[in-house]
Amino acid sequence: MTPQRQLVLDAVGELEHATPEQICRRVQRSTPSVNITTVYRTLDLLEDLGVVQHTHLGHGAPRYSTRPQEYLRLACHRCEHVIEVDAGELDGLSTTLRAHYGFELDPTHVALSGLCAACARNE
Amino acid sequence: MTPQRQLVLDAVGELEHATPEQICRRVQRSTPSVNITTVYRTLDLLEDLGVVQHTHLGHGAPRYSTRPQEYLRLACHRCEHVIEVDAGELDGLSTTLRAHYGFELDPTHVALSGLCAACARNE
DNA sequence: TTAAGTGCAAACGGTTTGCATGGAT
DNA sequence: ATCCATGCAAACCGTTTGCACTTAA
Repeated sequence: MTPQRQLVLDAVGELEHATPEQICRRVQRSTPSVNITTVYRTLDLLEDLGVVQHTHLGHGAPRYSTRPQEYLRLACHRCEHVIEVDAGELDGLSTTLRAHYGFELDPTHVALSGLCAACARNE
Repeated sequence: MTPQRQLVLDAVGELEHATPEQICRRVQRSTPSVNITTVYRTLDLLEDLGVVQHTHLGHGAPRYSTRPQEYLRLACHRCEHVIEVDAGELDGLSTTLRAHYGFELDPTHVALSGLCAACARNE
């Protein structure tokens, strides 16, 4: 664990759901010399170690967070709003997909896309 | 409908699940002068018209296809393999998310992520 | 004669690479 | 003496923008 790696890990935990760019800016507040390349490399490393994870919200950069929380993300593709819900909502689907296709669903890696309540009303 | 637009639409239908780059190369086989900028602009237009749609498979460029088929995509994040299954698999989840969060799920816009049967076995 | 569609080049956001330096073991 | 982590610059992929040119209403 180098100082840079600790700083990146701390930033991921403090920000939650931040992009690599945001994480880098946070780290640079205390240590401006840290390069974004190191942030990318460290995020990959921490993810291999299983202490952080990333989620894709459709477009744009992935979001990194510390592992323990297992949320399902619902991303509105109109207003970009993200709702986090209990990953247990997917239990039924998980079981079905495993039974029918042998597919092991990872609820955290990709957000589900759709319209949030507010945007759905204005359709 | 300009000639370029017809060519792009044809290419989307012939290729199915192709990236903008692949669509562009296909169009250029018959009409090399067509620029990739035009492909992007045309894909946006055709999507607004509802005749094509795109799906995000986690990483990389989005995939475009002609609209009628309403498939749910299951993307393996280990081997990149994509399984297409009946979007009806999501009916239960759709209902739950609408009831609990007012969220209108769009099953086609983002692929679900996980491990395919083969990769799950080798975990 | 105006508006819309196109091609081209340049910029863009996000990410990865090559390479030389620097510290730890 | 070696190895790995870092910083920096440059390349990269996918996409968007500005602008001048053409074409069709």
